[in-house]
Parts: sequence; C-alpha cells; structure tokens
Amino acid sequence: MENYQTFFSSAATPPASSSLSLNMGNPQGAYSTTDHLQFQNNKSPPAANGFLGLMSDMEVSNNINSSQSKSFGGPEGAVRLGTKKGEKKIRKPRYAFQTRSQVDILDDGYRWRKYGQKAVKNNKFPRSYYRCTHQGCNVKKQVQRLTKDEGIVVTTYEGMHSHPIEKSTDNFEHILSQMQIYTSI
DNA sequence: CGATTTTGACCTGCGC
DNA sequence: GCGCAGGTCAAAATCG
Repeated sequence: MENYQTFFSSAATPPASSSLSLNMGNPQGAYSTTDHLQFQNNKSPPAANGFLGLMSDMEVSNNINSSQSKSFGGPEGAVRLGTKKGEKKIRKPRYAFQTRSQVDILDDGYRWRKYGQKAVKNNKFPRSYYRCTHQGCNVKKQVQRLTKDEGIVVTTYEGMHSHPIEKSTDNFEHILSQMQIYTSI
C-alpha cells in the first residue's frame, strides 16, 4: 500500500501527488428516506466532468431518487443493527461507484484505516473495509474488486465526511482521466 | 514509538 | 433453530 501510486505514475501521471478527491456531502446528515443508492451515471458526460457531475448527483441523490438500481446492492445491509442501544435501524445510504484501476485503493484525499477484510461469496477477491481516521468522522468505505473484470474496482462509501480533505485536490482531474466510470452494467 | 495493517474470532441478520 | 454470509473487533505484527 505504499507505492501503489507508482501505478499511476507509470501510467501517465507525474509522481507529484496522486490524490483523488471526493468530497461528498456535508455534515447536514439529512438522509431523508433514501436507503441505499446505486450510483450510476446515466448521462455519461466526458470523463472529468462526468465524475464531478457524479458527485453533485450524490448530494442531490439524498433527496431525489436514483433512477436505476442494478447490480451491486441487492439485499445488502447489516450496517450495525441491533446490539447498540436504541440506535436507529435505518441503514445509512451508501454511495457506490466503479472505477477502472489496477489498484484497489484510490486515494481520495482522506485518511483511511483498514479495519477488516472479508472474502465475498461470489468474488474471488476479498473485500476491504476502511474507516476514516478523523475523530468523530464515522465514514466508512469498502473496496471490492470484481471477479469478472479484474480491472474494475467497486468503491462503496458510507456516510459523509464532516471535515475538510487533507490533501490537495489539484490533480483530481488527472486521476479522473485514469479512471473510467462505468455508466451501465 | 505511534499509527496502521493483518488476520482470526465474534456477532448479527436472513433464509431454509 | 441452524447455518451461511457479511460486517466488525481486537491483538499482534509491521511500517515509517
């Protein structure tokens, strides 16, 4: 996990600082009714704009409804239910998107601590669980590679960051150009 | 030496 | 009620 950036570098990006920034949502924790959102870019604009537009979509999606719900998602759940005191049983919305990358870990500008890894039933690749290390920030994310296409990595974000990004977002678009958002599966 | 990863155990929800 | 699958914890190991 140290030099995964080398991948990007060797690809085309200068080793300056490969960081990808996704700032999704505000601390407004207004999760209204949407349970889980499938993130899919049906408009499929050009690369860079595409992703940025996607991010906007995410925030909007909190209120609106993601039109399609397809693969990835299904009967998933089990987000800290029961056990804890009267904690709500509402599942936090999860934003999933797929990127084409050789590396599992996309540096999105936040600092993540890995807290688990599990093998998924239909995938030969394990799924990794990460949590934001900022105090009070319970944002989680999980990274999963598809068995079908080894080159595709599904990243699922859960929750919203309530603090600024650590790294610069300058070369965000740079990374963007290395990735392909899959518009439809 | 502190922060982070690793890895197996443990827990919970769901289907049969 | 049991077993499976997914999710999380925590102790040891490792990295910088």
